Amino acid sequence: MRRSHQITIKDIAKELGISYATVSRAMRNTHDVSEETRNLVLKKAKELNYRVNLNATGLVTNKTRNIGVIVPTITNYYFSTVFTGIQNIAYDKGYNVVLYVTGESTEREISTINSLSLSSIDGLLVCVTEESLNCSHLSNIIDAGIPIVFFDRVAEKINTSKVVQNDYDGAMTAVKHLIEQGYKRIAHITGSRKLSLTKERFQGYNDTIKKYKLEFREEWLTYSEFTQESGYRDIWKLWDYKYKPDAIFAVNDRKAIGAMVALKERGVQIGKEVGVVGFTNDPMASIVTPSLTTIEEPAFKVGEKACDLLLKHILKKNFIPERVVLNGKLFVRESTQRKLY
Amino acid sequence: MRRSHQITIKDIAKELGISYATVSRAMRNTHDVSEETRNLVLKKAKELNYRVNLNATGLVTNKTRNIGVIVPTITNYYFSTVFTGIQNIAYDKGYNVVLYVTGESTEREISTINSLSLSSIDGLLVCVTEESLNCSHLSNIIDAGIPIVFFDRVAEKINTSKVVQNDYDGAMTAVKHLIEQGYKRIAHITGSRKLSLTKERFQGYNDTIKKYKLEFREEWLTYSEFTQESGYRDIWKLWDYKYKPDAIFAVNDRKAIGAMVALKERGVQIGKEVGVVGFTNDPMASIVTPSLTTIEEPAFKVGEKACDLLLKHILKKNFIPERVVLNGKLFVRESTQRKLY
DNA sequence: GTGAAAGCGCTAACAT
DNA sequence: ATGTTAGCGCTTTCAC
Repeated sequence: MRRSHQITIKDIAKELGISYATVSRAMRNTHDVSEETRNLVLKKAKELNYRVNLNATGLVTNKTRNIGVIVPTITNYYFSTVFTGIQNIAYDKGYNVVLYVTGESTEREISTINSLSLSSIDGLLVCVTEESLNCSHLSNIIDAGIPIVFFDRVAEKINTSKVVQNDYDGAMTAVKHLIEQGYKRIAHITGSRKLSLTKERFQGYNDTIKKYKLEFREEWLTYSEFTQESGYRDIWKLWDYKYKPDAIFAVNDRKAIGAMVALKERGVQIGKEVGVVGFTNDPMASIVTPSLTTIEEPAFKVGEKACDLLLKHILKKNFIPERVVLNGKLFVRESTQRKLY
Repeated sequence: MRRSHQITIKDIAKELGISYATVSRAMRNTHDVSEETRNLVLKKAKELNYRVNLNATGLVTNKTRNIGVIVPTITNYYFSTVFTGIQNIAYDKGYNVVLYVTGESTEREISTINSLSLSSIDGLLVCVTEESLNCSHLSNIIDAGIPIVFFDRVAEKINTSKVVQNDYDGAMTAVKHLIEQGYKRIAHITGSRKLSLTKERFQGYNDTIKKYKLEFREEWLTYSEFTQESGYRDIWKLWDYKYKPDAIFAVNDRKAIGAMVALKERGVQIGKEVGVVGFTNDPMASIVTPSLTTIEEPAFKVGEKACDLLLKHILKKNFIPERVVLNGKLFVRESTQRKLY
């Protein structure tokens, strides 16, 4: 039941009449091998279409060239772009990327991580579903010697590198923009309150509201999922209240778009009556009508930077954890224009 | 430079005072081991937090539990959804999924595949960038005993399982719908002419046009990339001609949306003056204004089915290749309504 | 039902 | 600069 014979370094050694240790050395470009033999080996390897057996190398070196990535979902602009950034760096450095999608389920995140074969990855990139108090499934991994780097939704309690957006500043910029446009009763629809990302964005929102001495009502703050549907539902809920807001700051573009759909259904004129601003700069933001004002997140860069850091942790046992904070940028569009042209 | 000691079956064996071969057998639920020892082993394994070393098993069995997935891009609804379907099945069956994104570059596709360590995957799921005449990089893999299953954009020359949409029927349905709505001069903007997918959709388009004896002009058929930007550019090109179409059938929603953006810029009323129909049913289709009529592709199912088939190829050496064709469905929206409400 | 031992393909320490 | 050899953690004969 074996595969059609796999070419090994022994085959190369035999054909060349040298020891297979020398072949191994030549393949890995170790310096204590003569230029001549090296070329001979490389040529023969190509000729025989030799491919290294990573299980064998992995077994002896305890290094695979795999990294794992765990995300709540991949079917949106942000995560798929982050992944592309990760894969890009990994490809350059000769690493393979194993992707796990947990479907926003903490349970599945835990079971995925617990059943992870640690022998098959050198490190892990994770965006947690929810920051749980008990993150032993994550710290176990680190204890076992597999470095983790968090991005976007991070587990603050764990001391390792993290890559995040500048959530606080982004939120401030967004809300300040709304205020400058003349909106005064600003609601915030956001995601799970357990994440530092949502806390930071709320803080930026709240501080700005306070700074400008605007009204704040408890019911104008709604926590739900990160999806378009919940953005939609949030608005219907909000519009049941007596005191309606005149602007919405959404935690991301998906929710903002859901909100816009609901607003349209209720006959509210977006921009003119109610301003909407999102977060991400999903391509959808420029597609919707009216187009959506938003804070851009450098998704690709997040992925690249996170992968970069992980590789450093992998290569240098005691690499000192870094926290990288990437700045966003305001994109002003129609959804925050009082007068539509 | 070793990892903090990894728990092996030898540790379990020692603690239990039995041979490690027995532990191995117990772990894998082989029948020639007593119920009693088995439970003992399992309990101890859990206690010690044992995790199997896949490199070791892989080395001896020549099976990893990894499958590779190669896609041109992941940052859009279709591919990310297909992937989610793949990952779903893989997760259920205990397989890990290694994802490679080639960025629509044939060169990178080839180099990715050529540098693939065959020892680290049991099979491969691929959506080709372009169907090249020389697909030796792909057939090499199969020759080496690694099964491949194609999805969406397939290499027809290679005899293995394939999962595709019903492109011909979908195109016919789309064009027929346009005709029924009263559009008469239907253009087709599509992707690379090298793919069977585009050929089929063109064929469906062409046959329907002929069947209804509608005008066909060579310049109404444009080939470019699968992106929104090229859809946009296609329209500007088309509108330079004297004889303008009154409807657009786009090969996918991204191009259709690009087309809509261009049409709007040119002051053309979508629906009323020019009908637009896409292909995919990307969530964007229901977000744009006017909303986009489209043929839904069962992306999630494509992923599930493809993974399913691959697993069958992996498990059964001589599994007879299947060609699975999944039907789409027409979603009528505003972009093909003559009278906007 | 269980143990002993060979060996998967490779790296690394030790020889030469 | 190259050869010899032990061993990584596991599965799988072959004994008993």
